[in-house]
Amino acid sequence: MGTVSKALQLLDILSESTASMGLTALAKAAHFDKATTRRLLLELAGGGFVTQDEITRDYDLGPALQQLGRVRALRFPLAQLVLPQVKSLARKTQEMVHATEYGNKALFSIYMEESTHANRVTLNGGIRLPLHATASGIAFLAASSEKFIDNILNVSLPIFTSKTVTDAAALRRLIVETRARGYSISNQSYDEGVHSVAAAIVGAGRKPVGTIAIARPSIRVTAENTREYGQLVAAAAADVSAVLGAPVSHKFKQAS
Amino acid sequence: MGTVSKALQLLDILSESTASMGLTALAKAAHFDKATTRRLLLELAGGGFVTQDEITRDYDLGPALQQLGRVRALRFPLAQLVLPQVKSLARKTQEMVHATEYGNKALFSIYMEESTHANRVTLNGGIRLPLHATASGIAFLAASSEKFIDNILNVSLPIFTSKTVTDAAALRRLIVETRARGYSISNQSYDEGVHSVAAAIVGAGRKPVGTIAIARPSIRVTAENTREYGQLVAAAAADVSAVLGAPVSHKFKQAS
DNA sequence: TTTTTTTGTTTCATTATTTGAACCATTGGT
DNA sequence: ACCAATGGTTCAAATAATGAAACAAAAAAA
Repeated sequence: MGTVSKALQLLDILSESTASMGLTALAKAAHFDKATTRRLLLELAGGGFVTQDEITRDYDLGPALQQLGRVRALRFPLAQLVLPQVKSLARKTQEMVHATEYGNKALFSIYMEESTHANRVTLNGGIRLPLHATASGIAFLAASSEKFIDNILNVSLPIFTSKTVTDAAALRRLIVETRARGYSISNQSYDEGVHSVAAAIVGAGRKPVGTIAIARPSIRVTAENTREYGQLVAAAAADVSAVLGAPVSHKFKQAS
Repeated sequence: MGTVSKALQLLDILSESTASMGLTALAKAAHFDKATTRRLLLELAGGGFVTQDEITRDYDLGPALQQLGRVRALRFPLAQLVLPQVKSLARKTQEMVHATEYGNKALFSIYMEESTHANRVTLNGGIRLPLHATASGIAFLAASSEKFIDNILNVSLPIFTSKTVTDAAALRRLIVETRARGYSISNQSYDEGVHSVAAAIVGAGRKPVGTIAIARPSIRVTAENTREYGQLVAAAAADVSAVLGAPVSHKFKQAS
């Protein structure tokens, strides 16, 4: 593993932590030597990628990340592209709709519209959605290459609820079903009591870049609305994909 | 220069470029060997910090930056803290008001409220405001340590307009004036025809973290409104600073 | 207070990684 | 068909990264 990757891993650890971390904790989490960790952190701090609290000496993510993130958002405004689609879906379904973008072996929420129901599903900001345990993840995998799928499934996958599927063969079956159906279905595989449907957004060259998903409490799930919402989310994702220059697929295409 | 810093520099170059860049261009800009540049880019790409277009082979900023940026925004929500202050200033002055955060030797715009006038000043997103040539920059320097100021002024500073001040001694005078006054004034030093006043936001330990600024076309500038807006912007910055835990300064403190 | 433990920081000989000149492959232009 | 430019690859030499150990300082425990 190269030095740069090690430094990036430290950023990763900080981002998944709930608060700033001390040197020892970071070194332990990354399995690096204290001295190594410190040198990497100093270099990261030099570029503003981490900051160190002068009193507690703890490290945290730095402002440079926000700045570069903003520039990237301007260059690839996926959040802006999905915004009208997500809003439209939320209005039609009255359920929580959210969009994710892929990066760093997980999906990241880029925009969410809340449900109007009192009993609703919400998504905490800043968390990484695992590919194997969410409707978005399965939809994303279904649009990915076999090689990519292998890489994801060939590691031990974490369990989140009693319904989380971690068996590679079973997950592959879900992927095949998703491809045939045009959208993915997740039944409480990540959060207890949450049911979701999702579809992948693909860019030019059919490469998947993210997803759109609709999530609702299990209590409001019926076979009919699952199908209806699934087709809606697939059409919305296809629309965004078309804007990104993806070859048009005719499944669930909206009349225009 | 360590390897990590080199990789970060590549991100910097990409962020300041107007579009994605090829390997040779990137290597030339960074003054690295092609092979070195490529290896660094591969490592960055492995973490999702850069992406490579499969057809053009060009590199660009990756989604990981946005993800980490979002996490950082949740942990240190400066943009959210300044939002009400900026909105309030914009309503009172009817001029363009914007807030910046420091990072990576420059200020970065984190929030902007436009003027209501037809003849107005706007700020392009994603650009870095130089410390020596903007009201925000001078205000930030005025709140910084002498050592920090030395580091910034002891390099050759770029010229933006005929009024840009680049002489270190003259800049130091501006800084001293700003400290006495409580806010900085910039007269077309960055953009032709744009006049600004700004004040620094400081955190715990009086360390400056960003600025708030009011900018307007020179045509609407009077000695009176410069003073009025300057005091307003200083009070707003002091308010945000207080929320961040800064020791309260009594200059231009709002009655509460 | 004194002792102990924990944490951040520094050092330096060893080790492994980075480096870059040269080379190859492919593409686009003339 | 040729040339120029670009992305990508190789490998011995040069360099930078590593980590065990020691130190300093602060916190926690006695």
